[in-house]
Amino acid sequence: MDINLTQGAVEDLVEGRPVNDPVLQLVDTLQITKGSGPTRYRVRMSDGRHLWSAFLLATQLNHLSEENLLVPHCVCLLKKTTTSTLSDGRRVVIILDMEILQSAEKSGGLIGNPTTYKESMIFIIAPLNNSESSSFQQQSEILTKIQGSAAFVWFAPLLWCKVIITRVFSPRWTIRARVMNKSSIRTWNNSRGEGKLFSFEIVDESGEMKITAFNKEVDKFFSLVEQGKVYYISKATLKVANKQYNTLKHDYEMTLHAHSSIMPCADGQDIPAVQCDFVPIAELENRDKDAIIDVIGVCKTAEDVSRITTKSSREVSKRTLHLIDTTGKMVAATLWGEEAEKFEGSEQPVVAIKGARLSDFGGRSLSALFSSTVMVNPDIPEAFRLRAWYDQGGYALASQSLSETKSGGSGMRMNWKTLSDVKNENLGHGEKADYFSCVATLLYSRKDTCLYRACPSVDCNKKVLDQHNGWFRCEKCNREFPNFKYRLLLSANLADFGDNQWVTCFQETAEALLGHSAETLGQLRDTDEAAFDAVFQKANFTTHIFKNRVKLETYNDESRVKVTVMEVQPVNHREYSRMLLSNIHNLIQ
DNA sequence: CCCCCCCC
Repeated sequence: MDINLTQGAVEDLVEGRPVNDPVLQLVDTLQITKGSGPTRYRVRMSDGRHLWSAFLLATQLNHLSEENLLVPHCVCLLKKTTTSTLSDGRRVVIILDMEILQSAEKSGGLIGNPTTYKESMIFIIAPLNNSESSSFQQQSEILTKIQGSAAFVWFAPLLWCKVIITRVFSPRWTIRARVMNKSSIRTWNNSRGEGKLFSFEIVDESGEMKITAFNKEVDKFFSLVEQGKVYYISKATLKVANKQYNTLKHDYEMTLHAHSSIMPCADGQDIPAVQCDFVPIAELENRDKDAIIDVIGVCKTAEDVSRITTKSSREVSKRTLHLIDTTGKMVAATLWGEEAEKFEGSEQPVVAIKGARLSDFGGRSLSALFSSTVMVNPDIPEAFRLRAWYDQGGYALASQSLSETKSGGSGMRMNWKTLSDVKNENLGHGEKADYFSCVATLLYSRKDTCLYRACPSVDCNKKVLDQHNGWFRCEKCNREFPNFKYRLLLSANLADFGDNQWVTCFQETAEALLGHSAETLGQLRDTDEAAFDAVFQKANFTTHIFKNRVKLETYNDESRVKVTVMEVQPVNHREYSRMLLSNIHNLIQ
């Protein structure tokens, strides 16, 4: 008797479609012993076209196997079956009733040339959002065939993953998302062991998520994952995000493992680019310290890259940018490591930083974190608007920085010199003035000539002539005034350990040095000479940081170097150490 | 399984 296998029955059974009395050939049997439960038998069946290994014998049919009736290549009629999905997503066809139609001897070996059936895979392409409200039904209706395979694409929010995994069935979920940023490879070595890792953050239309790869997965995926590109990502392990280290808004994060898959996605144009919520620079003043914010601005200036040593003795490169936006405010933003080294700011690019941390250093400043994304001239409308604003006049704006620029907002850098250096190096003899800083002690200042009567007009400090009739004449304003204001022009002798130098202090620097306003000093001189003297006595032998301008001036055919104090600052440890180091450096050169 | 996010 010739028996025909029911071709196509394997596919129908696996997919759960009804099949009428399918006839299949048994390929082999496997006994599954699991725990204390009853013995189960798994059988492989063929319909002549396809093989399928996950047929499970219902326990009431165990006797067939135990009576050695399930001999490979016998032909069976499956009278009753049911298809179910295991918790891990695999399908099994449970045989509830069957009979053997033909013995193995009679069938004469394996019929046909069957291949293993590849079950249709349900991919849940899982958006990252948390909106459980959008209906499961509605989304699952969006079934798209992935090219070439019988796989379905099933869209569902990622948050469902945990629900699906635990309650419904384990989906073969796949995320389609864009890589926002990728860390470099980092190694660790601690009490729990050592290894390497990298992490990256992905975004889709619904949200963001962090993914970490360790060791072998680093080797496997590091070069594949590129910032800005879109990938299908599946079979990663979901775990609750550690909010302490994960600044993304998602409650979960993922870890890649041996079976995880990352496939580039060619048509990811619909996946949004990195989502940013830019905070205007002026608005940073009102934000809390340590806030994680997105910022965009024109990089008006970029400091040079420098190397610093952290508290934990690691060396790292840093570079501070000064970003300005249409609010007219500027903020310092520091980049680290490779990002700092590679940054090119000479063309004043638009720089966007996603996920920078706001610090209160120097007022307000920003620092890029490992998790920050720094984008130079990003292809986004905000960047084009800023570019246009800056090029059409923004560049000329006298911007006000939220960040104190300690070493030279006015272009004054700490150029440490000793007073003898100033002379030996002929500072100020060039075409342009030189600037230097020194730590020096005030030895003496000329109190008798330090005050003068100046024109009371707001922006005129010209010395007035006493008309001796109660009026004072300003030649510059060509006017007479019934009053005047006191101004300071103090000649002072500064000394350090090697030399001394006469310098000139105008109004503000003299006030800082003497500790009183010009007005007060004028009143004191006119009313209380002893108190006036005391001010100078008290100022003598005080030590400060002086920032100075030095220039050769010619007066009546006589040239001499004139040193003008631009700024007087209290000595602090840090600056003092720097001065010493700098001077030592100069000495050994 | 990491968990460092820096410096002034």
